[in-house]
Amino acid sequence: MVMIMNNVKFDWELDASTAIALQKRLCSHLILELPEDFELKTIAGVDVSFPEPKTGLCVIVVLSAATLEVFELVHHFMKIDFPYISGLLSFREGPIFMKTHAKLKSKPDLYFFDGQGIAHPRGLGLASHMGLLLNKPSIGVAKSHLYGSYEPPGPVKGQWSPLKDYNDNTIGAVLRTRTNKKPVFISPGHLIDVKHSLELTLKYAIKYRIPEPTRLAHIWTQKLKRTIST
DNA sequence: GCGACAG
DNA sequence: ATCTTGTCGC
Repeated sequence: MVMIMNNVKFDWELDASTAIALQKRLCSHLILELPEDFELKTIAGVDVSFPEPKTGLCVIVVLSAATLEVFELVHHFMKIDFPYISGLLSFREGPIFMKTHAKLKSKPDLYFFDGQGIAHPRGLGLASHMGLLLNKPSIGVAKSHLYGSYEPPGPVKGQWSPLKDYNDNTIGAVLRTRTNKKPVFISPGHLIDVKHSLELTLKYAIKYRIPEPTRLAHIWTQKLKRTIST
């Protein structure tokens, strides 16, 4: 395990086919259930923006799970060469996330990512990949569909329908976080199951479509970006 | 060959 | 993700 983890961290310079091979190997290490000693005290929200085509800006916000008070907020700018390729998002946003994460003093109990978890062509979306590297529970909340079949959920907040792979296995859910608004596609990243991913996403999608942790990270990502360009 | 395709 | 103001609808 440790060997694999280390290799990954120093193997970001990959071409597409090598990256795909890596995803296929890593997905077998995912654990889809909460740790026995899981306690939710703080939650992290992650988001990445691009002030310039090859310059990324990552923000990680840590909130109190009980009060949503912001405990910590860190950001990091970095040159990014890996292009956006559907299915390989973690190779584009993963490096900057890990660099940003190194600036974090606290240790969040759960991470919310902007993208898929296991609802991915090779079962290893951004949330799953990062969860594995951190060895922490993570949830993927994507704004649009990438992989899996589903029926549209009801129009009321809280209604959802299962996201299934081609073998009819449930890999996530399409959840309505706001009545009459487009649903979000959630799936477990690592160290969590579909049911809890669903409950926690709904619990933290207080007033908006996107859950608070990720939403706040996104707001700051846009705000800090202006600080530079203007 | 055709359509789909996280951010 | 990003380029971009006002505007129609819940």
